[in-house]
Amino acid sequence: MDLFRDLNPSQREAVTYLGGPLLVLAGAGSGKTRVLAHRIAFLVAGASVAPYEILAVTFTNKAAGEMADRVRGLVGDVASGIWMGTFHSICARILRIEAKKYGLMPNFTIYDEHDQHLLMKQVLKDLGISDGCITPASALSRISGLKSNLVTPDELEEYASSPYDLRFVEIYRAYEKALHNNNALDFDDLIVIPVRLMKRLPEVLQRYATRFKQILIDEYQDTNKAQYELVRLLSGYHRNVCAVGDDDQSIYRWRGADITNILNFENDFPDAKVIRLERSYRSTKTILAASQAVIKNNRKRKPKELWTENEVGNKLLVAMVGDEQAEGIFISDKIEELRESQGHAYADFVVLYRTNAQSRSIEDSLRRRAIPYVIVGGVKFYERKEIKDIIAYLKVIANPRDSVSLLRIINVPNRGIGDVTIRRIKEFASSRGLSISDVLNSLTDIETLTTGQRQSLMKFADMLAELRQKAKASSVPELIAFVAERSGYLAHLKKQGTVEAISRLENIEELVAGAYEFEERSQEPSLAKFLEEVSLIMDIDLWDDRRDAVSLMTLHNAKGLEFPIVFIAGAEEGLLPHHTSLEDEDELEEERRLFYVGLTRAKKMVFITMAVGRRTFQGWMPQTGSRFVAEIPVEFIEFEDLTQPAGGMSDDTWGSDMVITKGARVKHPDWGVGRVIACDGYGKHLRLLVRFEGGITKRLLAHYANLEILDDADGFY
DNA sequence: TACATTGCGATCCGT
DNA sequence: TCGCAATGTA
Repeated sequence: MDLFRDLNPSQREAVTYLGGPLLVLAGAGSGKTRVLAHRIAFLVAGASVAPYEILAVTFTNKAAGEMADRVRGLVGDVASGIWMGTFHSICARILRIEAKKYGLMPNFTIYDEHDQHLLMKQVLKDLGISDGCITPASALSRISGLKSNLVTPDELEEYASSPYDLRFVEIYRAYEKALHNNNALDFDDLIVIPVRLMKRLPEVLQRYATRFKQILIDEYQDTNKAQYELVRLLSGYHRNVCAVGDDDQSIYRWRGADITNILNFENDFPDAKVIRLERSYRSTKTILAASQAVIKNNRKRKPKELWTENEVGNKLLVAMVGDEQAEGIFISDKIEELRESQGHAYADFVVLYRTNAQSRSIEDSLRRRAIPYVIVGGVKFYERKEIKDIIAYLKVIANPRDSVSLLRIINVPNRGIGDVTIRRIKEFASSRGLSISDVLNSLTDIETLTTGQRQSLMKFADMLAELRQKAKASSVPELIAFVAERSGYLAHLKKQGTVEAISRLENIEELVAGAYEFEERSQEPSLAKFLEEVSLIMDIDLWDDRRDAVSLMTLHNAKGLEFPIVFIAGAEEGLLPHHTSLEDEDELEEERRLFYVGLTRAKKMVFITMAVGRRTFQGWMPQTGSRFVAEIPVEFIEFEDLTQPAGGMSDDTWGSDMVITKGARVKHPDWGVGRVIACDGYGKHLRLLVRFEGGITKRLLAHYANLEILDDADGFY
């Protein structure tokens, strides 16, 4: 078997070790994905482990798909039997099987953040809390923190030390009860409930713990307490757990990830074997050295020495720019320049940033240059109003007790069921301890309703019954199309006829198309499974990496990826590190890890931009360079100050209304004759990208560079 | 009860 | 800048 040919000795050891708990400390670019894929292949083909006895946890759904492909490539089609996916998708799978033991129907709904918010608002309202001290968001954030640490309301009550805490216990309890009444779960529950079930019911624990002879977990540094506990429980019987991770790349502390899970692995599993992968195959020597110099400033880390046999490569270019627009222009210039001079494809580039809001100015300049790009995150498909509406119909069809979704669509499109009507049925339902759905089936009992209100509700209830009937006999895509039609949603949009409405119609069509694709791909194309997939989908899962386009994403989304050329935008104090992290040493270290993750995505080149100021929603903010950039030794950096004019001529030599267009031929005293590849800005800010005949490409501020225009059909000045 | 308007508040990262 | 919540109007 050729399984080991391409592996170095440490990798090979990690792939073949069968002596119990194994921790693989895998530095950036050290080939951990390959190790995981080969290990799975080895277990199946070389260690007689059946595919269904393997559990492989990946960080994204996309990574699970790619892992399956790689395994398939190594040992053929056995991957489909392996339980492979994110913690959330694997737990959802377990819960579908075990839901009843927890008092849940298997058709439970998964509430996303928005649904949670609506539910919590109702909870706070019911408890009579409206003082503004506790907002739905703050309550949910605290509850999420508690859940990821497996703290129940009862446990919290034991330790509650203030009246405030006690009141919070009530909120937590009421929220849990509300979820239960809706036969719904939040994201944290997906992990927490299986853990509780396994702790409470030995037969459940035994079923899974004996089944999974081999457990593999990727990105172990970003597991939280609940996930850790799940791993501990599941691996308790066979004790074969292989955790792969890098403490330097732990970037989800804010979401409850506990870096001590990896730092203490050897305490938790005293007989654990530890293998270090310290040879990097990804980055140049320069990039690797620069990133190591930065991360060494973190105190809470396992010491490690990464090395590489790769070439030395270019220095990192740090560019100081005037503002976010100049930053975008610099990035687009560089991309065109490198494409032109080195034949790079668009797909070789990624632009990374700390916050999604930063993408706008970069997108603007890419669009102006007609540079193709794909953006990860931002306005999400499944969060668009029309998609959420249709999905809400589906959720109500699948789970009648889901009142959050039901209330979302009860009057969308308008069908004469207004606030007053809704309030009356809510009151009736809560006074009798019924769900809204129950009440819809006994409308004649509600005496407070007017005849008109009752009629509207009856029509709605009839429609729901019809949709449920249809659901029994149709595939998911057929059902979606039927829902959109029968609910009046399509007619409602068509009537509007606006550009926006048309785009919404197109999105609904795309949803149907997506459902057809789901149907072909899925082994179990049920409505419940579809809703589960839609609920657990991640931005990065939707990333289309086959298009020749520049990628734009947050540093968080870049985890696990690599690109020949990486831009890190907005390397400024307050942005990276983010201002919310400046007070706390641990959070600052996490920001440093984030910067480290950004640097180590690069194979060939890194460009870092810092703006001297930015326009935010508050107005103009002067910015200073990131401390993390200052931590890179100067010998690895080339610095370029683009806030200063290129020098040459005084203001009045050239008019400020000069225009030069793409394709123009120009002459420069130093570099000779060249052609304009791209231009941006206007007047004094007109910037040119000029490729000179000597092969040099330069970025110039046209107004200041001593240029002579030789030939420009459209240009004038 | 439905729809338009205004105004405000929030914004880090995301299952 | 945007989305949502409260307010106003038909």
